[in-house]
Amino acid sequence: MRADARRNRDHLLAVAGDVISEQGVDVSMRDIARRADVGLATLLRHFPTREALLEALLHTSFHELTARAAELEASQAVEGALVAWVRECVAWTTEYRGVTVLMAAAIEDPESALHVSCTTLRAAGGRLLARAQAEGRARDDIDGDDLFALIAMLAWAGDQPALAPRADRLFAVLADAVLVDAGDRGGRGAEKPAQPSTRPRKPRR
Amino acid sequence: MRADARRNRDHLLAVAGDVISEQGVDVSMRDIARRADVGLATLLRHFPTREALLEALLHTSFHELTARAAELEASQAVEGALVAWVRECVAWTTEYRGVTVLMAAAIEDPESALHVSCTTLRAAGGRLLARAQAEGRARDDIDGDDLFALIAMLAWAGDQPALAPRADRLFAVLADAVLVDAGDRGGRGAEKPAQPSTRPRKPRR
DNA sequence: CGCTGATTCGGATCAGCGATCCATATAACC
DNA sequence: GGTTATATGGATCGCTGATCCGAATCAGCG
Repeated sequence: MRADARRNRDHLLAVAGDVISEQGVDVSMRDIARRADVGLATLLRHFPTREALLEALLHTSFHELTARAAELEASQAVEGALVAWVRECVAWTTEYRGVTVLMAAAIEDPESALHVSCTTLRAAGGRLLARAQAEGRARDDIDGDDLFALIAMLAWAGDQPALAPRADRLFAVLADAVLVDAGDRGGRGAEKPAQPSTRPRKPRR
Repeated sequence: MRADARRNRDHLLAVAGDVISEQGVDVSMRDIARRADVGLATLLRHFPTREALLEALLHTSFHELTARAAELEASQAVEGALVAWVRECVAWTTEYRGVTVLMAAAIEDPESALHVSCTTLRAAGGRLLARAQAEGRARDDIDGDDLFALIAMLAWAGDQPALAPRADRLFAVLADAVLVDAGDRGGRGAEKPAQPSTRPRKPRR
């Protein structure tokens, strides 16, 4: 890559980071280009789609989140690690208003520039969830995809001005739904039951 | 209103209903006008905003849903009524792809044409929830606003192609989170406990 | 250093969006 | 049938992202 192109690319990323974190990911590409004193065509050549721009902008954040999952896995109780990681994921999305919709669209679209980052993130969460399930701390009838969906739902709610004030409570409600109380059902088999699967709660429908 | 105007208005509503249910609420206003063989300005005069068009199109559905809440309240167990009504709300939104975002924006925006419909719906849900809480069947630390948010989150997930396949399971997870097991904690006080409030689950945080 | 060829840039343009203007057409009333 | 208030829709505006292509810039070689 030519030196001036590299310079433009880096500059564009820096400016895009500023503009997007203050205006949200739906900001017009023209605005970003203007703020970077660059033609719209230049921005679009470096990053042909909004997803491509976000991927370049956020992929270190994505890596940090997946690394954080491994870190929590090593240092925390299974339940605490899962809850803490989900909380960090949700908190992270609030820095980039609107990114949730793009991620939800990218997770099943191999063409999207955000696809691999999203699937990696989902896998990291799936590992934390599986570990909690193995110890009977999380309900067994959900998987990493469901966890990703729950995170996306919380993140989306945090993006909606009318719903955001309740984000903490919604988080608590969903956490209660996913986690299995350690001392549930009195003390009967306080240790991990032989058959922790198919959580015997109300078998709704 | 002049007769030709009334005719155009009705025709526009009929066409908009078709187009929106097959293309989603984000369809271009021009497309709707074209399908109705009408100028764009005519459509926009009858319905100055997309919200206004949707309000006219959906307000009978809104009334049906609030009426349905009263109906279920009279005919069902508190818990079943709440769950059934939420399920109907979520199912209804799937008929109009994308309507959830507009509703989430309208619930706290008195200027929106959808505002009163949304708040009415929220109130209906709040009544069902309060009744379930009074009998100790739903957790006490949420209110109608939270319920509306949970419905919106489920509806939004149903709108996302990648998340929609898991909508049923997500619904079950959230239902478990909101409802209090009738026979929870073995048989200790199978009848409604004297103090059903502040669900004594893990006091997270 | 200066030339040449490949690369990059960005103004111009296009199709699409919702919003608005206003000359024209039409319904309703006398 | 004439008059007037109302409704219509083509034209236009500013905005969006996508694309084209002449001009500017860089890099490497003589």
